[in-house]
Amino acid sequence: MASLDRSLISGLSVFDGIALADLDRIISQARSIRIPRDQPVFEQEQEAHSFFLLLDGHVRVVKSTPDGHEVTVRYISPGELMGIASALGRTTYPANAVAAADCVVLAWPSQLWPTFAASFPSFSANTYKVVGSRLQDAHARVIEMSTEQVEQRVAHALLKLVKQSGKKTEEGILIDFPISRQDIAEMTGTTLHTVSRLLSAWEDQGLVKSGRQRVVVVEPHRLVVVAEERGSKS
Amino acid sequence: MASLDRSLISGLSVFDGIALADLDRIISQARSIRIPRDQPVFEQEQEAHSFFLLLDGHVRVVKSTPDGHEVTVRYISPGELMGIASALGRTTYPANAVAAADCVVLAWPSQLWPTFAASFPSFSANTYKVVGSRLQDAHARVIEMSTEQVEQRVAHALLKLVKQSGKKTEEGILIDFPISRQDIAEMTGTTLHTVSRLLSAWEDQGLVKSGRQRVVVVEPHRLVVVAEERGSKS
DNA sequence: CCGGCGATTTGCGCTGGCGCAAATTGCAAG
DNA sequence: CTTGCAATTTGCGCCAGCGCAAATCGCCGG
Repeated sequence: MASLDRSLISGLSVFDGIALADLDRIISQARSIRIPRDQPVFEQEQEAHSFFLLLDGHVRVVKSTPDGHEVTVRYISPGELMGIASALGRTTYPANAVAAADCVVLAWPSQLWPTFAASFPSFSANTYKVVGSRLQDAHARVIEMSTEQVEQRVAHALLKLVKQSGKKTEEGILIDFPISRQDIAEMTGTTLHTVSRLLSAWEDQGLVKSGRQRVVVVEPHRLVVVAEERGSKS
Repeated sequence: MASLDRSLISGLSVFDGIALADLDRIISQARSIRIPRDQPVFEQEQEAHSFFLLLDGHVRVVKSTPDGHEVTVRYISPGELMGIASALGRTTYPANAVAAADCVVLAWPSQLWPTFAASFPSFSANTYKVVGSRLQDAHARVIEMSTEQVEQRVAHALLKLVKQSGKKTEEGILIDFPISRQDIAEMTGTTLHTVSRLLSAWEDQGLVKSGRQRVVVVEPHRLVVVAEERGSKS
């Protein structure tokens, strides 16, 4: 792990409050790995030998059910941890992680975690903060699935992606990695058909522009309106 | 916290691997609180002043959405931790917790957490294991909501409750606290009407017996079949 | 023993969104 | 440029499950 631009890394929120010397010691024990698009980073049920920090690219975390369904748990953006099973006392990964685009990751052997946690309390605290927010996300997701219609869920999903990985272009905000209707369907618990219909409708209204594995949100504001529509029941 | 039967407490999985002396030090810093049925243990958005261990009773953890929906996140059984926001770096509780039956809880001030974590590594590890399994649960829940029909979700919910809080009776296995159709609906993302219809149907088939705020699972095996039915798609 | 109220049941009609299937399109390799 | 394949679009029919509403039922306080 010699030649990594440390200035890039030290700004990450995972390393908040960590002395530079400590940061060096942490980073020096990581391996840097390139993972080409569509290759796995780690796999469900596999022994959790490492935990990771995504430096570049995007990773899709997916759970497969025994009966063949796939549910996308989340997308990981640069700067985020993943595969931190070891911090939660698990010995296997709970999901599949595949590169949604070419990626660069740092990988630490899992057995380093206890040492890290003891030696670098801030690192541990930051990690658990991440866990906490993922738990929040998961619950938020359950709530969405329980209370919202498909249209709103898809709108929310797009907005989330935009926030996470949006890149300004002249057309609007582009989701910065290849994403198919099927992928969006797996995020929102619907079918690619329904997603396609929604995107077509939104495209007609000028809310988005989309093509093969590509979505540009033209009018985030109006999409927010769609996402919040149909409050009812109050 | 003088007079608590420590033998009861020391067996809890949260305290696995903790020396008795340490256990004493931990417990001696807790307050024991009685909470009557339907009273809150802690509330969403409120400052997370304490974290808790449920000793007796049952607690329902519920999230309220701004638009008035309520989604039940989980039920807590005796021996489980709750309100551990502080371990995840949160300063407020993420949900409401209300006593589903009269309860006894131990409460520790949140500011004790960092000390505990540092002084009793096993306690910390056990806690994070709990967090890990809750994250699992939440994801499992998302997957259920994405891939299963209402009937299967309700069946799963009942089985979960049975596993958590089932009590053998001559009729079958009773869910050991008052639970309404509405409550089950909030656990499964459906309406009390649909839950009522399902329970009625199952009652006709002899799978369950149910009454006002009361459910007895007569034939868990056959309920499991219902829960797994309709695999399809493979 | 008698209201009164919250919980539950049940009927009925409607519809969001899925399943199926066929047509079309855009990308990429040769 | 051509061919092949994967991604996408779109039409059509159907049904699980919700919304609404009315009727019952069972428990608790007085």
